[in-house]
Formats: sequence, structure tokens, C-alpha cells
Amino acid sequence: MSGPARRVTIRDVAKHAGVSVATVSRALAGDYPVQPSTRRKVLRAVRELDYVPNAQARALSVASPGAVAIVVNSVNTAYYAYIAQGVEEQAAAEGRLSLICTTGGDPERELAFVQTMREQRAEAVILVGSVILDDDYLQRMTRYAHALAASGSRLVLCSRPPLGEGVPALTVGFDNTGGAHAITAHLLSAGHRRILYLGLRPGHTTSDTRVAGYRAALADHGIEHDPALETRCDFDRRSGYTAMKQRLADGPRDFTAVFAATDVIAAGAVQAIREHGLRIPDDISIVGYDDVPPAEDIGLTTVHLPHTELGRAAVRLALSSKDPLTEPPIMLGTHIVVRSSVKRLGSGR
Amino acid sequence: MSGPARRVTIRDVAKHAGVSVATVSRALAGDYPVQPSTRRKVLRAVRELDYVPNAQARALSVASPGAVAIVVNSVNTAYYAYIAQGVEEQAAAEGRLSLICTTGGDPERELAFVQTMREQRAEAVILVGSVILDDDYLQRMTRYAHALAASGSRLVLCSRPPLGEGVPALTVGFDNTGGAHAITAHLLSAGHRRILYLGLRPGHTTSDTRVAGYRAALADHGIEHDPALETRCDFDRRSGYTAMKQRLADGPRDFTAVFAATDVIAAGAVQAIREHGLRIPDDISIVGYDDVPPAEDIGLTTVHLPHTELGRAAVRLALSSKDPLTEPPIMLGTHIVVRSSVKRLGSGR
DNA sequence: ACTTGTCGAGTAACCGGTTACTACGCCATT
DNA sequence: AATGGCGTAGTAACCGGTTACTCGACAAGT
Repeated sequence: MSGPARRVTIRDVAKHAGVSVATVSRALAGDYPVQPSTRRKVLRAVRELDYVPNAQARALSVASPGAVAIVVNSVNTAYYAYIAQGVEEQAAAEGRLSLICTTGGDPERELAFVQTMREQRAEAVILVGSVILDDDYLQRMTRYAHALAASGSRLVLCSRPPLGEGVPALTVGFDNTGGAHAITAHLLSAGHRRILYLGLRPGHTTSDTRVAGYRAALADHGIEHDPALETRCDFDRRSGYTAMKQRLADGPRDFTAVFAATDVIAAGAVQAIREHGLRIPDDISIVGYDDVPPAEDIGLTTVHLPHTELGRAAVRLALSSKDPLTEPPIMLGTHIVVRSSVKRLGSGR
Repeated sequence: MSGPARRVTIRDVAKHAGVSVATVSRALAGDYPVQPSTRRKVLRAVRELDYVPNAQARALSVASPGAVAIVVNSVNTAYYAYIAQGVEEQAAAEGRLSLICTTGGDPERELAFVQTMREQRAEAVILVGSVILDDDYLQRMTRYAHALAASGSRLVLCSRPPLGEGVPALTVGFDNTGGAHAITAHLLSAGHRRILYLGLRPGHTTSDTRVAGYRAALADHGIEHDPALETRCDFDRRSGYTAMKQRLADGPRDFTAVFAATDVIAAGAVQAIREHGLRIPDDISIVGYDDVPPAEDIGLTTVHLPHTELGRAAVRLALSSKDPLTEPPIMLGTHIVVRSSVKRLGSGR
């Protein structure tokens, strides 16, 4: 109506109420004695002008809690969404705002965001999601860690390998090897001996840790792992579908069960198995990992991960006073959820 | 090591480089002629001190783009996660940070967040998700709209009824009635005449608009809608399961197809149907709405919603110069995705 | 009556940047 | 030699808050 309507400042309120800016600030903060009549005048002026204090300006003069930033590949992946949910909940509970950034896996965007968070004086930066573990990655993270530490932000790695002592970064993760061991043992104790591992991706941390658990469980049962039973496959539905399709078409079926590295892979594999005319669990047993939505819908036995709790733990840790140089990684436990995708072999039934 | 390590400011850099703060600022901004040799000195000091400018301080003196805030019930619901993804992508593309808030449906938290966003000088606040449309709601939103407008933020409602002209709020939504009409027509043209609508929730905007499309399609085919075929049900998996279970147990099955108000409801219903010993689509046809992950896994024919595009559109609209007082609601189109949950009745096959 | 203490409010410095304005040095004119 | 113009760099005001310090008025103490 009347031009760009410059924002209402504390000086406007002071003038309107006929007091000094200091008095307005004090009346609003309430931490300093102000005459009740004066306070009323101030509050009235605040109401009449609809004054809203500028948080940025306040942050300049007084140390206020910074934001919590979370960086994920994408929000529309259940795995990340659950973790993000936990982060947001805990951040809110501790009076922090949550900033979110999706990178689509692009290190450039990750770097840019970390830099932005330094400028924003974020209190914590939480990087989520598995990665290809190589020198480039380690160097990049180490750089982030020091840079963020230097500007007073704390770095938390979620579901990623720790950087080791001496690097100021906190780590929270799932016990992937333990979970993979447990679910493999579950298949073994159901009588399965030839178990196809679907989701090999050498260098990829999540895959590596899960396949390690798989092999360890086999070893514990005196079975040597067969490289021919470890199939490469990316971590998405289509890849699971394609890889399974291929495997079924390739020749004689030399396995009775499938351990898919993730539920999403499992979902694709299930579709391929069904299209091949086979039934689950009668013809093939299958298990997944993660316990994200598709699992329940396809009756998949899988490993449940406390995603949301991971997010919360990350924030708690970041806002704690633990020394990031020496604090050991937190590892969250997992448990098996039994549904209807595994058939008991041999003895009866 | 050496105490709390006060943050490096532009004055420290100036001193270190032996120039004035103005020169440092200008050398970094690059919008003012600075002697190359001087610039080098400055950049060297910046590097040596690892100086990071304070974005909050800068925002005080120069008008910088504000953040985009998104408010959802929860991030770990596919519907919201997809929209949030779109919001984040578009915000990042337009150089804005994304703030996220989950309310768990609590109006208190919503209000608190809106207030915080005013203090933060957010550029846009995007409220997502269906609601119970009543006076309380309308008043609350109208208050938000004026409050945000007064402090220079723009309010966008996503998937919510518009507040009408005269209230400064932008609206983006899906054509729910159109989509529901189309999918109902799909069932009708497959020969179904008795279609159970699962997900009645009077007052709930999403439900209301979808049921309206359902009824309209029936009417177009000269069928009067039967209240006995409209079943109440909350918008979650368990409710879908329970409602369907109940319905199947209740008595003679007087429908050949089910239109679930959401895919999540459909997923629960599918489980109930299967547990009842019936097969899909042979015994019962079913369709859903939303096209979120469970749909593909259970082979559900459903209505695809451009979720991510909704998020992007919301941000674009918010950052545009459109007048929120008069700009009409944007309505995004939908389309049917045919999978394998509908059987053609009567004529052949 | 004079000192002292307390209460409430104002003045001004400060947070960490940006930038309008000023000042200085040097070269080209006249 | 005096003047004007240009290119750099410095000074200080400003953004919008908070708060240390100061000050005046009034009540209590001796």
C-alpha cells in the first residue's frame, strides 16, 4: 500500500513508546528490572507496530545457539528420510533450527554446503550416507573436519567410516557387520547353505561392512564363501531387479536363498523372482536389510535399523561437550524382523 | 589448545595484511578496484588465518536472500519427503538455504515455527499437508499470512485449500478431484459398478476432494453413490488394514473394487484382503492414490502425483514477484499409472 | 542536612560486516 | 607552477540488536 514498508526496528518501537531502545530490549528480555507501567507501554507499542526482533542481529551481539545442518543424498529415500526425521526432532528438542541440503551425491555441492555452513556459523554439520572409501574421500573429510572445527562447528559422520583419532569428527553408525552376520545366521539356521549375496560394491562402505558380516557368519558355520555367489549390484530397485533377472536367466539355480544388501534391492529382486515364475519363500527365500517401507509390504524378513534414533544420537553427540578428537564412534545395534520371506529347509515343514 | 580461540574477524585479517577493513571487504567482494598487489596480500592473510566471513553479519548490512522454510508433519512419510525434496532442490537452485520443521501435526509447533521464521527473516514459509478445514484452521492461517507478509516473508500453502483473495498467501496443490475422477472412471470402464471408497474423513481436505471426484465419476456414469460403500478410515497403513479387515468380516461382499484414498491405505487393505484368502485382482480389484513406494511393490494401479514438482513450484512461486493477494492457486495435473491390481469384468478375459 | 544506596532509565560502545564519503598521490593539462 | 582528474585506500557511519556504564531521583540512615 504505502511503499516498500521498511521493517519495524527496535528504535521505532522505542520512539513509539517514548522510551529508549535499551528499555525496549530489557522489557522484552525480562532479565532486567523495568517499571511495570513502562513495560506495558513497550508491549503496547510492540503490539501496535507488530514488531518482530531480528534474530540475525541478535545473534551478532549475543552468542545464540546455531543451526543444525544435515546433508544427505536425497530426502526422498526412506533411509535418509528416517534419519533426517530424527535429526530434526532432536534439534528442535534442543532449540535448534534444522538446515537441510541434498547433494544428489555430488561432492561439489557437499563442499559448497560445508563452506556455507561455516559462514552461517552452524553448530553442527551432519553428513549422512555411505560412500566410496578412498583417499580422495578421506582427504576431503579431513579437510572438512578441520575447517569446521576451526570455525566452531562440529562435524558428525553418520553411517560412514570414522576418520580416526586426531581428526575432529564425531561418528555414529549402525552395526552393519553384526546385523549382516545375524541375518545370515538366520538363513543358515533355517537350513540354507547356498546363499546369494546381492549387492556387492567393492569400496562402498555399506556394502563392504555387510558382506563382511555375511562372510563371517558363513565362516562360523564352517562354510567357505563362494565368490560366485556374491553378485555385484547397485543400491537401487532397478539394479536389484536387473541383477536378479540376469542371475535367474544365466543358468542352473545354485542357491536356495538370497541376502539382498538392502530392502530396496530386495524389492527389485522379488519382482524379478516372481516374473520368473518362482514363489517366495517356497522356491526361493530372501532377506533384506534396513527395514524400510517396501519390506513390510512384500513380507520381507530383514534387519531393522534404528534410523530415527541414529539421527537423534547424531544431534545429541554434536551438541554434547564430548571431545571430537578422542570420542570413539557410537555404534547402534540392530535386530532381525521376521516376516514371511524365508522358508525352513530340510527338517520338516 | 590455546583457549577458546576467538573467531577470526575481518579486522584480524586487515591487521594481518596491513590494510584497512574496507580494503579487505572490497578485495573479497571484488566489486571495487583494488591494486593487484594489495589483493594478493589480503588473500594471503585470509588463507593464513582461515578467515570465514560471518553471513549473519553481512545480512545485517546488505539485503541478502533469506532462507526457504518448509513445514511438514513428518519427513519420514514418502508423500512429504518427495515434496520436501522438490523444495530443497529448487531452493538450492535459486541460491537459498532450506530450513525444515516437522510438527507431528501439532499446531503449537507450527505456530512457534512461523514465529521463528519471522525472526529469521525467512523469504518463504511453505506449509505442506492436508488439514481439517474448520474455522479455527482458517483463522490461524489468515493470521499467519498477515503476520508473515508484515515481516516480509511469503506464505505458500501446499496441498491445502486456498484462503481466498485478500489474504496474502500463495497456493499450490494437486488436482485431487480430477485424479479421483479419473481413477474411478478407470474402474468403471473396467466394468466395476460397486466400488468401495476407503478413506472417508469428513472435514479432511484431501479426503473430501478425492471423494468428490469419486462421486462425480459415478454420477457421470449414472450411478448414485451409496453411502454404505464409503468407509471411514484414517490415512495410515494400520487403519487401512483394520478397516478392510472389518469390512470383509462384516458380511456379504457387496463390492468388486476398492478405491483407497491413499496408497498407504491401499497397502494395509491389500494385506487384509490377502489374509482373508482373497486374491488381487482376481477376487477384488483395488486402486490407490499418490504413487508412493508401496504402490510399485504391490503392483498397485494408482494416481501419480508430481510431488517433487509441487515442491519446486511452491518455491518458484514464493520467489517470484506474483502478488499473493490476487495470484490464483496453481493446480498441478495428475495421471493414472496402470499396474496389475485391477481386473476387467464382464466382457471377456 | 548530608551521605549513601537503590531503582529505573538513558547513552554509547560493541557484535562483524558493507559502503558512502574523504583523502592522498600521481600524472596530464593549461 | 597551479589545477584538475583518476585510481587506491582509509575513516567512519550504518545495519539492528544487547549491555556495560552512567546518571538522576528518591528513600533511608546518621
